Amino acid sequence: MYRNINKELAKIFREMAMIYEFIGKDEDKFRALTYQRVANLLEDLPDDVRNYLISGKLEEIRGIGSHTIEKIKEYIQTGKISKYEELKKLVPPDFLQLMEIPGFGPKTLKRIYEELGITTKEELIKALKDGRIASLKGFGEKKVKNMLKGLELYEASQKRLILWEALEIGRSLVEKLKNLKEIKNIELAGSLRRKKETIGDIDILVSANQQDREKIINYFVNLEDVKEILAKGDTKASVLIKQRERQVDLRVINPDEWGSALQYFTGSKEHNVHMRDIAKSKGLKVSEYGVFIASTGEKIAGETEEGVYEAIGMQWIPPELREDRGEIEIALEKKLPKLVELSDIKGDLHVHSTWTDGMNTIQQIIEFVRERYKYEYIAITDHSKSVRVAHGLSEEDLLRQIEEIDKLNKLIGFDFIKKGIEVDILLDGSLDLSDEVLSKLDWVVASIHTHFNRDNTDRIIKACENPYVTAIGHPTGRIFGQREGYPVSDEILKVAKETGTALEINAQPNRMDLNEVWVKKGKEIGVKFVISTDSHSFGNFAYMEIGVAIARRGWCTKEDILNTKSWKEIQKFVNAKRKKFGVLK
DNA sequence: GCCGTTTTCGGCCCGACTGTTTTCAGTCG
Repeated sequence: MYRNINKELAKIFREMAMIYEFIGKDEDKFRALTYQRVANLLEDLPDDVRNYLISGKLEEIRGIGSHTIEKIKEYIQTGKISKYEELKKLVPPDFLQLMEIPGFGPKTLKRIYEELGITTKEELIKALKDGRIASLKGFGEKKVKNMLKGLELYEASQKRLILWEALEIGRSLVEKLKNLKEIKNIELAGSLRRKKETIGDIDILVSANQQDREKIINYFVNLEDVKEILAKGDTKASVLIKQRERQVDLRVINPDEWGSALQYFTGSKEHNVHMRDIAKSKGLKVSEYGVFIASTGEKIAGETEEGVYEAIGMQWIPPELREDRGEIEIALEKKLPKLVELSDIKGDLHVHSTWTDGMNTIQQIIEFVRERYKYEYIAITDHSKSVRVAHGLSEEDLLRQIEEIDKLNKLIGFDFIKKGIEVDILLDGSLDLSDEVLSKLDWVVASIHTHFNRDNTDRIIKACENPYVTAIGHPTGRIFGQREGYPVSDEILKVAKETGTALEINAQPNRMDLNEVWVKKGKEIGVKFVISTDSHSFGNFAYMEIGVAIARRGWCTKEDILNTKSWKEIQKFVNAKRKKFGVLK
């Protein structure tokens, strides 16, 4: 059975970091930080840590040293890390989880543990309510109230928003703030600007003249969306909004600080720490107010983000890459890839019509897309017959659809609509339609819609080996809030590459499948991707932005994405596979 | 615990807000 040892280790290192924070010895402060970094590194590793160990590549990673390697080896050999087993005894198990709650810092928890002898979450809540904690020195009623509030917030925020949902909420707030003419610049910052797949809080950055700040902050906290004000000061405010009980932070800065503030509030934290560290080694100091020469305090950048990076000797880094996954080193060498952009997309190759479960006829789709998008082609890819709930198409149905598309294309004057199918991959890996009918199509997406509980690597590999399959649809099958993906090995990346099969980046907001980790891994071995919306209605075509965000976070350039190319180029890709399998001369 | 064209020892990002304080610690991002 597939086992994610990277994740297991990351969890242990993260817990060890928290235990050290809880213990709170000064000399352990930075040890905790290091463990935290190691946990992040392990989680981001594109391949099994054991392979890194064997190839000797683990010790080359900046931030992983000899002691970490020893611990990882110990875990692989014995299934345990003795240091971790020792540390675990020093803190009540509930307290590790409690440390994630706003207002529950390590210092606070340690005193509650030591002075009141509390060891469980339940007891702690009781002590908050009966006044025992408020009576501790340095604690007070307000602090206790905030801790109880933190508990509530934590429970509500356990469900993170998916990117699309957060973008919609964030953008609507930005629109409302734009009513204020005092606002010079406004932008969504934080993980939303980095386009992470799930979002906790929403951050909004605004620039304005000093004297207008108060007005802007007051306007913000009094928006009808606001349910509760969490904090409010001269330069920032935090509120809880009604939509999905989200926390939204607004920060107001001066126009000449826009670049440094945007850089700072975009994060990630790891990216900023690393960047500032490098700045420091060059005698510079970076804060949200600008880049300064440390010795003189002279400001040398801050108005634009480009200027901030340039002052430290780096290329501007696209927000989607700012996760401290190597982008800083490459930016110093000025060798960042030029990432794919939404405007590079030339067509959508996964679209459903009323022939199965889509909301619109092919005719209507043509009109809508040609009016709203500058696409050169789209592929109609309805379901095949075994997907009964969607009234999937039989061979005969598909032949009739092909005829209709021919007629419609004639009206347009060129082959705008490509003939496609989303054909089901059956349990044994064979396809739901005959090769004969598939051979008549321009584009064949093969997808799994059944048997999610088994390892489906074999089915996908077999589908890749069909000469007519041009892409694998939503390859890992996950749906946010419904199910995790089925187990599947990264062997499919190699097979996709070798067989000349594209892998889909499905841009449906609750799928985002492949995700950025898979995409980055695939890109590194030369897999071609296709970004598709899997549209079932007009509104769905806008999801392309989500798919492009995944590709960008996976470091993809235009070259990695098939549907940035003309149809002629795509046809070459399709024909190359058919030739390879000997079904086309 | 990690790291080093200033260092193998002595550093490790930086500032705002809150509450409980009379000058600051803790927490957060």
